[in-house]
Amino acid sequence: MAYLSTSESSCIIYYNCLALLSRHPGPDVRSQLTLIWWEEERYPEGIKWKFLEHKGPVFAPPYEPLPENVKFYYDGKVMKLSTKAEEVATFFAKMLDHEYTTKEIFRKNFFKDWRKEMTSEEKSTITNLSKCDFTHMSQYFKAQTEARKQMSKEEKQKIKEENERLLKEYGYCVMDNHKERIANFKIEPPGLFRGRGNHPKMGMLKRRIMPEDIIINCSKDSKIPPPPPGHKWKEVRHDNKVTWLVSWTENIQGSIKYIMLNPSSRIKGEKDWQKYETARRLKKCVDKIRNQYREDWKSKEMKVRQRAVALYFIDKLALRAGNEKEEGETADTVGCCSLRVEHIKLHPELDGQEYVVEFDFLGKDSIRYYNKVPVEKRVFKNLQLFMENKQPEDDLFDRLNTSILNKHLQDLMEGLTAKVFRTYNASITLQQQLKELTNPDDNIPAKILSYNRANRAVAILCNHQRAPPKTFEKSMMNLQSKIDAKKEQLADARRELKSAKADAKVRRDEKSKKIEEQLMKLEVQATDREENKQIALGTSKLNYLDPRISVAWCKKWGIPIEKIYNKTQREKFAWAIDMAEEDYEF
DNA sequence: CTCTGGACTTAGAATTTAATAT
DNA sequence: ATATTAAATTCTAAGTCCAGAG
Repeated sequence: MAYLSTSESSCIIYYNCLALLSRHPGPDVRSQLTLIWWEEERYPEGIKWKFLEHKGPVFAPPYEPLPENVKFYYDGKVMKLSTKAEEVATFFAKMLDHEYTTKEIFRKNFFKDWRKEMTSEEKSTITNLSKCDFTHMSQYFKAQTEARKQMSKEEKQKIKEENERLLKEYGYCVMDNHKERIANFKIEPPGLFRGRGNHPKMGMLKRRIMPEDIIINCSKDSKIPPPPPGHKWKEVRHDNKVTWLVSWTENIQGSIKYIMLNPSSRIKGEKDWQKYETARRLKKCVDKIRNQYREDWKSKEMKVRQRAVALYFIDKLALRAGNEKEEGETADTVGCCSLRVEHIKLHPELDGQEYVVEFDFLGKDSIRYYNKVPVEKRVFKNLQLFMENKQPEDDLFDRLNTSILNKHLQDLMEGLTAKVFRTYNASITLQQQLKELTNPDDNIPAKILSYNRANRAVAILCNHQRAPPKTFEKSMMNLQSKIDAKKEQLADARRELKSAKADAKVRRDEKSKKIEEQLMKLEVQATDREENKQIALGTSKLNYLDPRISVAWCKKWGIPIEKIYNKTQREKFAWAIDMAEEDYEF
């Protein structure tokens, strides 16, 4: 096992204390600590747990056929569908309002898979999707949704209690000495596959998962979850080199899906903390690595030059590694190593800047990356070289892939991979921005605005975008009218203050101060919201920013941690909230 | 070296719940 | 009390990275 730094050790102590306290809530903590330390320390490489017990997954509720009065029409005539065909039809009917159902690929894939579920009579009748009328079914589901909203308090309460019962029974497991929350204990229900972007498989039928598809993973000496009556598990295994509890193979891509633990769990928390420790190790050697790749821009070897330019992009622009993808299986998206010639434009001069590279490509989730970046002359010249005699659809880095790149990175630092640069650059940016933007004299709302701006700088770096909320314009207008009303109120209060008698002045003054503060708060809120229109802060907050930076910042400026992290986030980052002091440096 | 399967993290949209306005 | 809006939570797709076989 690798040498542990002080902070690494304290993290382990932290988790052991948790285990200890949950087992023996008593005063004799110290004497047992050593014991547990040893118990957990001696896990050999790759062993994730010694004991794992859970109740298995919760399956999707069975299909409930439509009431008789809900009709499906084919070519203008009522048609009663078989249960299987009807179920698949309802999937389409439920999506009728969505743009998806107008897309040619979606319709083609859906129709092909739907026909597989039909009886031979249905198959011979239903030959054209355009002649299918799902509107009545769609209306029925809308009415159902509406009815659900209108349910009485008691009915809603009943549903809530049922969900709580399910969570209590299936939502937790025991891993070693901890009772842990499971992340996704419910099996994904059947439905129509919706890929992101221009996905060739959109509309395909995602089949219902049965117990016979399920692999259970738990320890031998645990109570093995029984399959539902009349069913069998595909397999029960006892593999303590993995962290998952349940797995099955999904039918769209043929990939494996898992049930794993919640981010609040020890096993996820430790991994998360390790990730940030790796990024901090990069901090110590990043200068050396940067000098190295700059040298490599001059290399005689094409492969080395490409590697060095790609690494420069990954470092400077926080691009993803960019694995190769199987053509036709997924949407056409790229990362750094898979960039094609058509994704960049070279401008020797643009808007008064020299050597500008214009990036335009679809990245993960088909989110567009568009950026005009001035680069160093050597990089520019190299790119020209890489593009020589190539077609637009050719790979920019034809001598490079993620495996070559990561192998190189591994040589530069143990545990270094392309994604570590994203984590490192995100976290260091937050830390720098917080230092730069926090004004000690600001009140709490203004300081939080600064925090959000620092967070936003990271989200922009990582290209975390969102579709502007549908009601964005309206909500901005509402906020503006609130501000106007508050301004009026303030003007009134000030007038009253002026005309007030001496004995009432103090009270009036306090009143206008209070209104002033409320106004300021609203204005800050408006600024924050406007700046956040197309930016998604959540992803960086949850996955890229070392939470200890935020915890330290809160401690330093007396900001309650609840203002930065909600309940779920506080659970996920419990380790950091307990560990980090105000002087923590990433 | 390439190819594939497997395990895990990261991602934005959709849905649900809570807070606030009416 | 009800309707509207915002925040929190859920959902599951889409990446990264690694190991092992050939």
